[in-house]
Amino acid sequence: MKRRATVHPRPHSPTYEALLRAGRRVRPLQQVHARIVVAGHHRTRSLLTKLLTLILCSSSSASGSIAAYARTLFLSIPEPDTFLFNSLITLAAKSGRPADAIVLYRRMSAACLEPSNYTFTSVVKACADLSASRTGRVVHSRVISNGFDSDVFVQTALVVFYGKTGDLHHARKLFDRIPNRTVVAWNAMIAGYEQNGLPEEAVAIFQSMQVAGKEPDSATLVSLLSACSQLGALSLGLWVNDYLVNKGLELNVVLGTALINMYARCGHLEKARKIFNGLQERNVVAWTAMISGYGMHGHGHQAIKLFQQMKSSGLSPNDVTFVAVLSACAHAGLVSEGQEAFASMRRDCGLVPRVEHQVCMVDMLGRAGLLDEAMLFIREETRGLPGPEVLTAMLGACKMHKNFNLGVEVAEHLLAIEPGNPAHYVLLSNIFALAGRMDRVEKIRNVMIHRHLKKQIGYSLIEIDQATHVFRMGDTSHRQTMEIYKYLEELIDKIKEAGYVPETSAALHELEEEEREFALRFHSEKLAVAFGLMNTSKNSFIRIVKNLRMCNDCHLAFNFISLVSGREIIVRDKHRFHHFKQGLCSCQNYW
DNA sequence: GTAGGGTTAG
Repeated sequence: MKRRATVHPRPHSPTYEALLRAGRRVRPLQQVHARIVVAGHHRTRSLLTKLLTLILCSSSSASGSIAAYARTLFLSIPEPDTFLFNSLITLAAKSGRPADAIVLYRRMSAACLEPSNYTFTSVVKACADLSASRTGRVVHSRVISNGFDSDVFVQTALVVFYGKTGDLHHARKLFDRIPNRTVVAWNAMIAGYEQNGLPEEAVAIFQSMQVAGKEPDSATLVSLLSACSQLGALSLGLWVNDYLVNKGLELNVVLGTALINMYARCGHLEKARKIFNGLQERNVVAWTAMISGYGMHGHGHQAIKLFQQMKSSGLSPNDVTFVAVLSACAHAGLVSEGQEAFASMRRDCGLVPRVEHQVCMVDMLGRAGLLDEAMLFIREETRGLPGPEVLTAMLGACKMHKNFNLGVEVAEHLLAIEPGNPAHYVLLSNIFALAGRMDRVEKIRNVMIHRHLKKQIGYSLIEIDQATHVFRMGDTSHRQTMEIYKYLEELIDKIKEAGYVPETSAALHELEEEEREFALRFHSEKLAVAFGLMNTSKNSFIRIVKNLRMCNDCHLAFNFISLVSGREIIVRDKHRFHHFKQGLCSCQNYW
C-alpha cells in the first residue's frame, strides 16, 4: 500500500498536541496555557492563536469571566497576524456572531494586515447573515482589488451574499463567471432563487446542473424540494424522493422536513405524515412543518393534537410553531383554542407575539364573524398602531362578512399607510362590488390606472403525466383550447341543472364590462379543471395549484363539479387547500 | 482554518 504522506505533513509539537487533547474544555485549556507560559512559549503566536480559538468555541465561552480571559489572551499575543484574525473572524462568522466578524475585519484592516481568501469568505458570509448589503458590496470591491475574485470559495460566498440580500441579478452574474463550479456553488445559486420566491429559476439551475453532470447532494435536494413546495410540483418532488432513496442518502431531519413540507404543500398530507412518523430525530422545525401542513389542509384539531404531542415530547415551540398553530385554528374556526394558544405564547413560552401572530388572530376572529372582537384585539395588541398586514387581514374579514362600513374605514386607514399596494385596492373594490356600489368600483379602478397599479395576474397549474399545464383567465394558448372551452360550457350547463347559480359579484371589479361574462366562466381554475377532467382517468384525483385565492364563484362551481363528475378535486390556492368531494369542500366554505 | 440546506400569517 502506498504511503499517504499528505495526511501527516508535519508532527505537531507536544504543546500543540496537548492543546488538541484539551479540546473545548476551559479548565484543561487553561492548564495547557500555564504550560505554554512555563515553557517560555508565551510569545509563540501559533500556539496562542490555537488556544484562543479553542477557548472561544469552548462550552463556557458565553460566561463573562471566560470572555475577559479570552480578551486578555488576545491582547497578550504579540503582533497579531492575518492568520490570527482569520481564525477569529471565521469563528465569529460560524458561531452566529456575524457583527463581531465584521468588527474584527475592520480592526484587521486598521492594523494594515492584508486580508486573504480565508478572510474574505468569512467576512462575506457574515455580511450575508446580517443582510448587510452596503458593507458586503464594499467588501466585494476589496475582494476584486486584492485579486481574490477568482477564488471559488470567495465567489461562492459572494453568490450566497447576493442571494441573501435579494440581489439575484448580481448573484447570477457572479455564478455564471465561476469556471469550475463545485456542488456548493450550484447549491448556493439554487438556494438563492428558491429563498427569494423564484422556484422556477431554482429548478432551471438544477436542470443545468444535471446537464453539466454535477451530482446533487442532500443540500441540493433540500433546496429543490423547497422549490417544489412553492410550485406545487408533485412530480418533481416525487422524483427527488426516489432519487434520494436510490442514492441511499440518509434521511436526516433537514431532508425529512423538506420532504414533509413538499408532500403537504403538494396535497399529499398522508404521505407527509408517513415521512414524519419515520423520522429518527424530530426537532421543532420538523414538528412545525407537520403542524403547518395540517393547518393549511383545514385539519385544525389534528394540528392542535400534534402541537400537544410536541410539547409532551419535551420540545418548546418557537414563534413559527405558534404561527402554524394559530393559522390552523383560523382556518378551522377553532376560536377558543386559538385564543388559548395565543395566551400561552407569553405565559408558558415567554414569546412576544409578533405581527404574524396578530394577523392570525385577526384573521381567526374575523373569519368567525367576530368583527368587533377583531377590532378590539387590534386596538389592544397594536396599541392603536396596526401594521398594514394586520389591517389587510381585517379588511379580508370585512369582505367575507360583507361589512361595508367597517370595510371602508379599515381600507382608508390601510391605503393611507400603503398607497402603492394594488392588492388593497382590489380588496376594497371587491367590497364595493359586493355592496353594489359600482360607482365606487369604477372610481377605484380609475385611481389604479392613474397610479399605474396593476393587480396580480391569476393562473392555475395542473400536472398530467408529469407535464405541467398553465392556464390564465380566458387563456386560448393551449393546443386543446377548442375542446377545453366546449367541455367547460357543457360542464357549466350540467352544474346549473344541479343547482349552481353563478355568483357574479366577484368578477365585476376586475374587468371591463364586456369581458365580464366571459371572464367569470373562464377563470383559470375552471379551465384547468376542465382540462383535468378531460385528460385523466375516472378514479384519479384532480390537483390544481392556483397563485391567488379562489373566488367565491369558482369555489361554488367546484363544489358542484365534484358532485356531477363524481371526482375528487384538490385545489391549493394562495392560502390553503380545498378538497372538493361529492359536492362539499373541506373548508366548509370557511376560507 | 475556507462556501451551501428544512418550519412562518394575510
